[in-house]
Amino acid sequence: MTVWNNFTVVCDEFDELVAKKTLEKGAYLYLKKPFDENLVKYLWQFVLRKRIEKNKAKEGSKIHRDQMKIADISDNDMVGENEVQFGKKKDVSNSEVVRRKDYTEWTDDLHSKFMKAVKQLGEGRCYPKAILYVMNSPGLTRMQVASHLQKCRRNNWRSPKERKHIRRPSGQGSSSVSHEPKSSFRKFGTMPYLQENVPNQQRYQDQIQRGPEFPLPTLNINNIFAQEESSIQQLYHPQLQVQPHYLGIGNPFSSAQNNIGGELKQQHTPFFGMLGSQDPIMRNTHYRPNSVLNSEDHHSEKDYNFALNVTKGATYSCSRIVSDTDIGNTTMNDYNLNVNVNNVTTYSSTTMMPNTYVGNVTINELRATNANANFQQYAREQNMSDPRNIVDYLFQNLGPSGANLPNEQDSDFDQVYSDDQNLGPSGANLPNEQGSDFDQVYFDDQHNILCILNIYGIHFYYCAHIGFQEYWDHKDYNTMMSDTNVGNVTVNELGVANANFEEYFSEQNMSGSSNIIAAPDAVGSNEKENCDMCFDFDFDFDFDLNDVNFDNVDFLFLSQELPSCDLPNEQSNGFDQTYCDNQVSDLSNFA
DNA sequence: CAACTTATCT
DNA sequence: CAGATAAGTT
Repeated sequence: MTVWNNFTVVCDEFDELVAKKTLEKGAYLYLKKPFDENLVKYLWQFVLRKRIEKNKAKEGSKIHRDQMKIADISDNDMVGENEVQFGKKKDVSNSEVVRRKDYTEWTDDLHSKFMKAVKQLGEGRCYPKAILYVMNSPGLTRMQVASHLQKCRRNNWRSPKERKHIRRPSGQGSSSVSHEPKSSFRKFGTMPYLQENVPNQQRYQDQIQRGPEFPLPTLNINNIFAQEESSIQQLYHPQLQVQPHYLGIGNPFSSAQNNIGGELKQQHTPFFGMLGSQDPIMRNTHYRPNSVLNSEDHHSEKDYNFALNVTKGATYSCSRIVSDTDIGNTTMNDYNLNVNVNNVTTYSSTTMMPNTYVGNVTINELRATNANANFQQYAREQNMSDPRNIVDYLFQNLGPSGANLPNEQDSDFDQVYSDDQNLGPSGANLPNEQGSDFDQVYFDDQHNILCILNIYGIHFYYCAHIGFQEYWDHKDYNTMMSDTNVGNVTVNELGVANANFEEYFSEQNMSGSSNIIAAPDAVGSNEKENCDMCFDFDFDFDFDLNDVNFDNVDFLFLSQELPSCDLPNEQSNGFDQTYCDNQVSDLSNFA
């Protein structure tokens, strides 16, 4: 069974077919734009609920479970009915929903990510936490990684594909196999079995010959490992030690150019055919650093800027409207930070809101936020090195007020945490899973909040900085809310964040930033399949959603002119009205 | 004692 | 059996 992560689909129009498809794919929500602050609040609860649920599950079936009241969502007035389209109440039993267990399937993708991380870390440094960190897979826990690591070290994990194709060798004294000789010493940090895509049988043979556990069965293993172990322990400082490996290898930007030249283009083709316009890619000259950057004193940041532009390029390339020149200007402006509301307004005269407009707006915002944030110092903190924190930080200015999330006081990141406090719905009080400063909760939270934030930010930025009304006055409503704009905003946001926080990005851990940005065509792309967010313009719904890998995609924006129709929204995935109610109920428990 | 590894459970 | 969880170790 495929376990989808949660994601939300946002569309210009409601379309039953699309909704159904996406929901079947595991989407929790299908939203029709525009969505407003209330929706954001709702989405936030979404995250909250997940966390609470997690905590509850952790506490065992203990309390609360049967106390869960089903609250009517309207009582909490968290969600505008118009924005969130839930199905009719299906008679899904409450418990069924609540009980839905977190079961992480190690898909090929996830596993290869795992292996990638492992290789990156290298022998002797493969610790669950580090792997988790490098993997940067939202939702994944250390324990899960550890468990998987164990399996892989023993070489007794089979990919789903393998499982399917390879029948179990029945008979053959295999009855109680899978017993590795129990070594008397522990394998600290050792790499898992490396071979990949090896048919089971061969592997099995291999295993016999070489011994299941250790690559060097005949050597004086004890010595080797003893030695290694001690040195490892000395070396192991989870964040710091690992750092050098992140940069470069995991740098999402390092391969950006290739992407554009090859992969992305390829992917675009079908869409563009549909559009019936010349292939925008051809015109994306802004990939060239020179045409993008004003090449001033940006020295080392160039790489990042370039990468960002590539990302943008990919984004823009789906737009029929935006000209390269505009993009170039945008980029330059991004960089020069000369953008202001006036500037923006000028651009807004275009009928179709040019990306530039949006981008600039966003940039300003980020600027502002950044200035506020004292990010330089902030970024230096190793734990803040996660790109998601950038956005997370921004959230402080946008979030609904009155929330009271627990702070890990006295941590180095009080500021950040404090800011987080403002995010939740009023009265919310989130327990920390581990009671530690940095644990899985923290990690997960970052992810979740990021997503919410981006959603939030996308629309709220307008309000916050240039004023929603002002924006409104200049823009056609629909246009403004178009995915194109949204997408660009986000891309730019991140771009700016990227550009501004060069130091930040010099942290190797920033390599996960690619996860944040997803080109419109990212859906299904190998490179970006694990993005947190996907933006897709002119999404071709004939495109087989089955080909889309939604793992780790939390928010998927799809845009296409579709005839609107009534919301049917009977979900087959069990997350409908009941789900919603539960959530609210959860919240009230924490009020 | 948090994080690791290993063992056991479901 | 894959993955979660408990138990043992450092």
